This record gives sequence, structure tokens and C-alpha cells, in this order.
Amino acid sequence: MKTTIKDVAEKANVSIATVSRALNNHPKVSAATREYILKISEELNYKPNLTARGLAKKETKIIGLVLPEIQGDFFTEVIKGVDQIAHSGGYHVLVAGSHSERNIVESIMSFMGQSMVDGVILMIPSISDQVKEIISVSNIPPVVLINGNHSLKDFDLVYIDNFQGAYSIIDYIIKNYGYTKIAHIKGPAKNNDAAERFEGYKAALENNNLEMRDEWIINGDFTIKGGEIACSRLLSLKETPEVIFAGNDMMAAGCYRVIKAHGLSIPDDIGVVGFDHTFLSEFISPPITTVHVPILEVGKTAASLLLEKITNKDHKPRQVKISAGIILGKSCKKNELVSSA
Amino acid sequence: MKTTIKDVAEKANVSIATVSRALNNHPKVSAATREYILKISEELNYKPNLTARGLAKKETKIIGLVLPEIQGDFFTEVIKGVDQIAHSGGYHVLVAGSHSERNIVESIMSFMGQSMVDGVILMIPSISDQVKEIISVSNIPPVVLINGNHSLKDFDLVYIDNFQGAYSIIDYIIKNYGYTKIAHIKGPAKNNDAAERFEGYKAALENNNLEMRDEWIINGDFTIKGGEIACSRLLSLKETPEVIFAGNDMMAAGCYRVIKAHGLSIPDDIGVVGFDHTFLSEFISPPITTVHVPILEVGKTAASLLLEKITNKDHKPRQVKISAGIILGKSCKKNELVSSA
DNA sequence: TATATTAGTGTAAGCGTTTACACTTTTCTT
DNA sequence: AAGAAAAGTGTAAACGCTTACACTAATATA
Repeated sequence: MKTTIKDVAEKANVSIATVSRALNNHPKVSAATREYILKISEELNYKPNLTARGLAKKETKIIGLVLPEIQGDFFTEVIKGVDQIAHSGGYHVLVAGSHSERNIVESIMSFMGQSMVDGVILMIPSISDQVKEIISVSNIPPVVLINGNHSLKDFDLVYIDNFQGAYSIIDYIIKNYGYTKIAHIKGPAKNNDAAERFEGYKAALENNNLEMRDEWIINGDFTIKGGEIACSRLLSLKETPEVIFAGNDMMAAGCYRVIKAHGLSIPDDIGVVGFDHTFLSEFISPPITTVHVPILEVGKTAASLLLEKITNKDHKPRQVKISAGIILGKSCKKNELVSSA
Repeated sequence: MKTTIKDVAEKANVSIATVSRALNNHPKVSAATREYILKISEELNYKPNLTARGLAKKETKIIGLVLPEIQGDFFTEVIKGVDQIAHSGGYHVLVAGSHSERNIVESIMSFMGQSMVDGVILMIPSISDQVKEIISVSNIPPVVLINGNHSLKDFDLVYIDNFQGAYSIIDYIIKNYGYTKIAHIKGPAKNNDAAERFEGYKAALENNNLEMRDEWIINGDFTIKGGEIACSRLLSLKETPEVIFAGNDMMAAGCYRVIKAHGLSIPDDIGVVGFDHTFLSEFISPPITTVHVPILEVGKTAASLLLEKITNKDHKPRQVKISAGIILGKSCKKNELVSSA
């Protein structure tokens, strides 16, 4: 039988109220009794029951983190960031993957409305409508989204500046390497990040007066396999591109495989650009020229926002943009047009 | 105000007991009332409060997962495996990173002892004594360890057969490639897995009558940086080894960097062997010859064991060994001594 | 010195469930 | 047709904590 507050109260000859107060540093307990109660608690190895406390206080000090997948460095970094901030704020993190078999909505439902968590960080890469719908279901605790779509103005939101990231790197390789024939492998159809990266790519081409050829835009799915398939398609075209901008590093890795299998060299025969700057991108050979997404920071920011929202009643929804920087690997270099800086 | 069981009871004109029973599929409610109550619940969008349920039933349907780090594929796989099994058993997973720091582990375990979780999976790579001590602190729910030290007979435990893994691969490269000068970069000093890999290495050398030279045994720490430092040391020796057995893939990757920086080729000038078979090892060039550790399975096994322990009162502690297989990459091949299978 | 504050403690009412037990119908038995 | 068993509900007591309110004793105020 576990020791309860009652046991402590009895042994210390005080009421359970006093014990509770002593343990919670309530100002109105005399130093003497507090000390004494603490001593007794220690002796009995008393640990308050958090479930009971949760029921009484209506808070559990747990936050939920819902991820699309639990896989790869990408998500670990998110978890890590969230855990860091949560821990420093006295919270713990419940992680759930809305694995494909698992209906996202269902996962959210069982998770949220049931008073088991004080708030939720929801990472859904999909298009906004669904998200809105899911969140609008009542009974839901404070939510912070990690989602590319920053048009969700009524929600707290952390988003990566995919557009700017894609624009910057494409603009860079055009201006500095002189590439003109740039293909793109898109991410999954309903993925917001993917959509915005595509937009950034388009804008960069446009502003540099380059044509965008439909046959150089291939659908992908953010997996290695998807990258391979898309790349094969590109290599089989009559006119092949000079460089492939893959929607993420995974697909870039898929490209590497196919390109090498064709006996071609990166970047001499064809260049590759990725997105995400995962661990992988520095180890693959040659290192991928990619866009750095500070994922740990995304996690930390989301957690900070959530804690702020939980503690501060009249918190106004905020959208926080996380910028992406370009990483110059060695998978691109046509002609070094610019020699100075 | 959230709808409670009371609201449902009132609207349905029954007692809260009946509502509770209906919702929990208790056999003694008539089909008619159950249906009706379910309908009303739906209408009111009622969701039982899990904290209250937890208090009443003394179970939360949450299991804790304590990891040394939340970083890299390795741990993601563990989380994923645990989450899969947990979810299929109706549990959720609370993840916490300990940074392998004693006091953090303690604080986490103390939290876990506060009736917030029904059980804990504790992954601690360190030596047994501390683990025992930590777990022995009372109030702790069912625990399953993931730890190299299977001498902890009183605990449920999942462990990777590091010894056999290391032995197999070293034996293989000796017998098949004819290597005789094999260096080893050890893992962190108090890491059990590291210690057992070292033992496997020693045994393989011994059984093949090869000498073990002290200067070829370098201390490492399982990080890339550590691998680099250790490798530099080895390359600076008067007599350099023919192949380096790194305690894990990360350190192997560190070796790659240094070896390449020296203008040497893998495996022609020097071979490299890793351990873990992380995602990385197949993408780095050349792919690492390494030991496959089925991490997802480790997670799943640990979770199964824990659920079994939670539900089955008279469960006897079990130690489950997860075997490791060798993966032939392209980072080793001295002389192909054996031509036939 | 009488009164108003204040400090410190106890009492008891929640928090939202589950569930043992009691109770009333209904359905079997014979 | 009477009693026994079964089926279906309700009552109320937990579960272990927090906290508003009440109370007493000590201190400050006049």
C-alpha cells in the first residue's frame, strides 16, 4: 500500500490540509510545522499522487505532442526540443505518432479532450481545412500547431519559412552557379511544406526569367523511394535538367542512388539540391547543398508558446516564423560564375 | 464548462453509475439503455475525464519511456516500437530524456513513481549498480529495462546481444578477409553495450590466435568527434592497423572523415567496421560493414513485456535477448580469401 | 484593556470517475 | 402460484488530493 497524504498527516499529528499546504509551499504554514512535515514525508517516502492532484487542480503538467510519424532525425529533434522546454517548465511530454494506420483525428480525440494533458503541440503537415476541423472539435485544451500554413491566424503556430528557404537556394544556384535548367521533385500532394517549397522554387525561376517546364516538375512523396522514381523519370527525358531540386533530403538521397546507378557524377554531370539539412545530408557523398531547417528550435519554440498559453489566460494567438538558411554542400556547382564573395 | 458524466446522466434520466457502466461495456446494462446513453453522450460530446478515471481505477493507461538521449535514429526507433505496441494495447507513451545524468534519471523516476504511469521502460546504458539502486527506490511501478547487462536477473530486461554481434563480425572479417591487425575504438567507459562489444572483439581475436595490441585499443565515446580523435591517434601510430572496429556507426563515421582527410581510401588503405546499422551506415560511402541491431524490435519487445507485466499479476521477470546480425557493406575487404559461399 | 488583525490550523466540500452493495423488477423453476 | 434466481438500476462510498471557509490563538492597535 502506498503512503498517502493521510498517513503523513496522522504521523505528524496534523490535518491533511496542513500537509498539503506544507508540501505546496503555501505561505500560511509555520516554518516549524513545514519542516516537521517534510521530515515525516521523507521518512515515509511519501510521493503525492499526481492523478489525484490532477483531478483536484485540473492540471496534469503533461503536454501532448502529436507527430505525423515517429521516424528519422527530423522528428527526434522536434521531440528533443519540446522535451527540453517542457522539462525546464516542470512539464512532461506525451508523444503520439499519428501513424498512417492510425486515423489522425482519432488520435487527436483520444488524446486531447480527456483532460489528461494541459495542452497539445500538433504537427500536421497537411492542408489547413482538415486541421481546422480537427481542432474545432470542442473540449480541446490549448493547442500550438507546427504547420506550414500560417494563414491559420486564429491559432498559435510555429512554421518554417519554406518559401523563403526554397527561394533563397534556387536563387543562389542560379545567380552563383549559372544553372538554368532546374527540375523539382515535389513533396506529397496535400503537404503544406511541400506546396510552399514549390512556390519558392517557382518564384525564384520567375524572378530570374527562367522558364518552368512542366516535364521537370515531378510528384514525389518525401521518401527515398519516391526520390528514386522521380529521378529515374527525369533522367529518361529527352532533355534532362542540369540540377534537381528535391523537396527534401530524403528524396535527394534517392536521386543520389539513381544518378550513381546511371554512372553519372554529382555535381559534374547533374546537380542535386535538397531541403531539411538532416544529419544524413552531411554524410552522404558529396554533401548535399540543402536548406537548413532549425528543427530543434521549432520544437522549443512550439513548447514555449504552449507553456505561455497554458499559464497566461489572456494570451493572444501568435504565429512564429522560423527562418531557413542555405547550406552549401558539394552537390551543386556548374560554372563558378562569381568568384568574389 | 466541460460536460461530465453527471450531465449525461441527467439528460438521459439515469444515474451516473449506469452511464459509467454503459460506457465501459459492463454486461449488466440493457442494450436499450446503453444505446440511449451512447446517443446522449454523443450529442453532448461527452469525453470521460481520464484523470478522474485514473484516480478511481488506479491506472492511467500511460507508460513512461526513459531514454538516455532523444537524438538520432536510434532512439526514434525505440520510441516508434514502443509506441506501436503501446497503442495497440490502448496505452500512451510519455517520453523523457535523461541525458544519462544521474540526478535527471532520479527525478524522472521519481515522477514516474507518482502514479502517473502504469509502468516504465527504462533505457540506461550504464553499469548495473546504479540502475539497481535507482529502481530499488520504492513506489516504482512495473519496470522493464533496456540494458546491456543481463546479469540483472531480478528485472525484466531486453538486451542486445552485443557480444555475439561483435564476435561474429570480427570473426567474419578475420576468416573471410584475412585481416590480422584489427584496432578497436571503445565506447564510453561505463557503457555496458560498449563493454560487451569490446569483449566480443577480444574473444574473436583470441579464438583466432591473433594478438591484441594495447595501442590499438582506443577509448571513444560513441560520438563522431570521438571517432575522429581516436582514428587520428591510430593513424599516427608507427604501425597502423589494417582495419578499425569502431564501437558504433557514429564513431565509424568519424573514422571515415579522418581517413578521407588523410587522403586514404576505404577499404583499400584501411578498413572500417561499425556497429548499430543505423540509417546513416547505408548512405555513407562506402556503406559501412556493420552489425545490425533490430532497434524497432527492442522497443516492441520491451513494450510487450511491460504490458504483460502490468496486466499479469504473477509475472516472472524475464530476460529477452535480441540477436544482432552482420551487415556486409563495402568498408572492408582485404584479400578475398574465401571465394565460395 | 478591549478590540481589530493576523497567523496558523482544521473541517469539509469538491474534482469526475468506478464499483460494491442494495434494491426492484422480471423471468425461471417446480 | 410461490419462491428463487437473474437482470437491470440506483445509492453512496471510495480514489488522494486541493482549497474555500471557519475557527482559535496570538499579536497589533487604540
